[in-house]
Amino acid sequence: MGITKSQMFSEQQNELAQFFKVLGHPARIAILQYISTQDACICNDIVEEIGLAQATISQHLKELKSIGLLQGEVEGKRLCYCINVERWNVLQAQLNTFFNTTKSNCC
Amino acid sequence: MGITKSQMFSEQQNELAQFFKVLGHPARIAILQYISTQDACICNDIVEEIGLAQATISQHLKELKSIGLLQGEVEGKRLCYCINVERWNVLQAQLNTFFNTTKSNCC
DNA sequence: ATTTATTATCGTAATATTGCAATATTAAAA
DNA sequence: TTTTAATATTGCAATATTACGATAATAAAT
Repeated sequence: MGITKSQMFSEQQNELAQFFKVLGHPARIAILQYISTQDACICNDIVEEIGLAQATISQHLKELKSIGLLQGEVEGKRLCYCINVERWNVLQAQLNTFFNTTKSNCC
Repeated sequence: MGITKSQMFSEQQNELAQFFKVLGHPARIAILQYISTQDACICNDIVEEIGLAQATISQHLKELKSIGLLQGEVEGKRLCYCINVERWNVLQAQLNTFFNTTKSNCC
């Protein structure tokens, strides 16, 4: 039915899945990689770099913001989008915890 | 349009995104966590544990298999699904590489 | 050979996601 | 104040995902 039965799972499971899901699109991976190579990170640059429409990029940026990975600072009429390094590290740690506590083999 | 323009992105970006995408569902997180706690990992057990229909679980298992995270061994009329530890470690490493090479702040 | 148990696949309905054009919003510049 | 530039939001079409019932496939047990 396309609807995820999130009430069946723990908050931790839903949160982790949501985080993976946001990273689960090549445009969002590309956006993060591009931002990390730039001194100033402006949406319009990303539009040209990635090759998707401005509205589409704006949507992807919103999703990255929703899990706290990006922070935007107004810079005159422009917006400077940056990676939130603190949040970035927290997510990386969470993810490694998941990987380290789940890999035991049973066969 | 619901179609991802994967030809716009590098193979590495598409692969990484695909991997994140597969982990981006709480049922699949729950399946992996459950399997890792069991000595024998049988699909039917998972159905009862997770609470989704057998067909749905089977579909999720297929997706986890598609990125190599699960391996299934036939055991009589049952199937023993296990985490592929080697693949698990490779993915964890790939993912950490992404995190470590992308987090520079620009603001 | 038939039954039984386990898992996979098919078909389908409901919902979500992706992408874009058009439009709105915001603030600097003229 | 009007124009211009940058970004966000809205509305919509196309496609993908999620979920499940029904059914198929497979192999052990009877």
